[in-house]
Amino acid sequence: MSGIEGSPARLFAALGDATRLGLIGRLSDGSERSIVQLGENLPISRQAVAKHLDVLLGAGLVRRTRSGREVLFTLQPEVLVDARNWLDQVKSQWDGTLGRFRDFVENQP
Amino acid sequence: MSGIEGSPARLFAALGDATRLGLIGRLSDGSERSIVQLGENLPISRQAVAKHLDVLLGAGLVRRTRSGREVLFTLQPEVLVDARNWLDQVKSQWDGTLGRFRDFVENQP
DNA sequence: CTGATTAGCAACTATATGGTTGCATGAAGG
DNA sequence: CCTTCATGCAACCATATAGTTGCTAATCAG
Repeated sequence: MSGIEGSPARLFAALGDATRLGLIGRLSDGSERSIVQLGENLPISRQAVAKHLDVLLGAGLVRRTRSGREVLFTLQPEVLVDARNWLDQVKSQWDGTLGRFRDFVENQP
Repeated sequence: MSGIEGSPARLFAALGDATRLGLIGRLSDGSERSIVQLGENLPISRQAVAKHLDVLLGAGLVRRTRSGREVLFTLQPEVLVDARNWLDQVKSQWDGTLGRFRDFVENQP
């Protein structure tokens, strides 16, 4: 339903960095923030923040809007649902087959 | 409640590769498979498969068991729930933008 | 025992990634 | 107009990642 998204691997890869997860956390309150705002408490350069935002943008996790001289980013949470669905699919498939087969080896040397 | 896993970033990073997602998909039926079995249809070497499995192991996504001369891998889906919870937290915070407190609960069927 | 199979170890290569710095550009604001 | 602030662009560096090959060790099937 999301539309523009790419592969799940690309999405998870975008989530696979602590700095980017922090940026998502900052945007999770629904606010719009500029690049400098988003990098305010971070120990990295503005350019590094911009690159991270590019990755998030490429995965469809944020949206860019230009406002005057600054660029504002907002979270786009639809694609998070895609990630969740992928996880649920794997989990439910695993749960389903576990009910059928009981030859589950729990060997620990 | 999963226990052994590290940061969410590490977990998502482990999921951020199409080959590894494929391996997880293969194991999602609850089966135990050896390294060669898991690499059977893949265009990469056995060693490459082993490295991917190491990454999945490091993220707590699979479990290793030695059986004779082969090493069997099984999916360990608890940590998938952790990933899902992280996504749900962000999403629910975004949904309830104005201080609506919403519990993220572990639904366990 | 012999030979095939499964895996581990190590070295090596190529590319991706996360980070930096320097400089240029465009929009506010006095 | 001149300065300041927020970006953009490009080159560059170091490390991580994904992959390879070669060789060794252990286990299973004859």
